[in-house]
Amino acid sequence: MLEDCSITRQILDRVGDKWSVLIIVNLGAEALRFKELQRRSGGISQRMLTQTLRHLERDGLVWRKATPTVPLTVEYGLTSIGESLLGPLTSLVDWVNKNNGKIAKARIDYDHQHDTQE
Amino acid sequence: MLEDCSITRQILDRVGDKWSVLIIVNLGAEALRFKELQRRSGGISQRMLTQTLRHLERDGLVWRKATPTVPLTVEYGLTSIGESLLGPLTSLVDWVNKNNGKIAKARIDYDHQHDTQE
DNA sequence: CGGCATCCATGGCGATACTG
DNA sequence: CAGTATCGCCATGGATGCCG
Repeated sequence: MLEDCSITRQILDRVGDKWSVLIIVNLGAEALRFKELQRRSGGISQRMLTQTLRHLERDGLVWRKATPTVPLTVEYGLTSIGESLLGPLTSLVDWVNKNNGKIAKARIDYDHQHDTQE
Repeated sequence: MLEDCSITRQILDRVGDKWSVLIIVNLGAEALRFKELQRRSGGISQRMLTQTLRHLERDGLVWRKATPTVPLTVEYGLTSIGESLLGPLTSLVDWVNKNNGKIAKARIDYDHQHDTQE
């Protein structure tokens, strides 16, 4: 009823892919340079960071500003659309933070009563 | 700052995997039997539906009720935790529905000004 | 009907090395 | 510093076939 079509799926895929959410949240606080963004994003490889940023940029969620200084300076930040995503996204993240205890417990219960050992 | 740890990533992975969101939203309306759920979930294969349901069940988001009738009846529905996820999830889906036009346009612009033709 | 097991193709993603 | 290009692994997920 909401997402029979492919567009919605595509965008949810983007939201759900391994790094997008992390990048968006990190950029939500402030615009950042490539290296700094990578540093804040845990163990993301340089390849994946580039790729993720390209996707987000293509979707109009992130802007890129390259300054042709000597060792080249590039900054990334959220566009207004990107910022508007921050709300739904953080409400989701909040939900996770609030419920991960229950979920962890549910998993233990499930595993326990399905194969006691093995 | 929010999701350095692995738990959050794991759960977001679940949210972001190809079918979970669709299943949860479909079950949000009402409890459904396996076949009916499959029918409403577009082109999901039986394997993936089973797998996704197991994951969601393990996380305590979905319950499963098997009635040993002759041709076996199984119903799935959301637990209270699962229902509490419905909120954040639909706010995300709403966002997508509201912005997919802009995103589609942004993509066209991006593609156009990056390689005018292949 | 509901579900598990197997096989197999695709592609996500990391590591590495090279360019501007 | 900020990328692009290449390679190779392995997880995701579809198709198919069998069981309760």
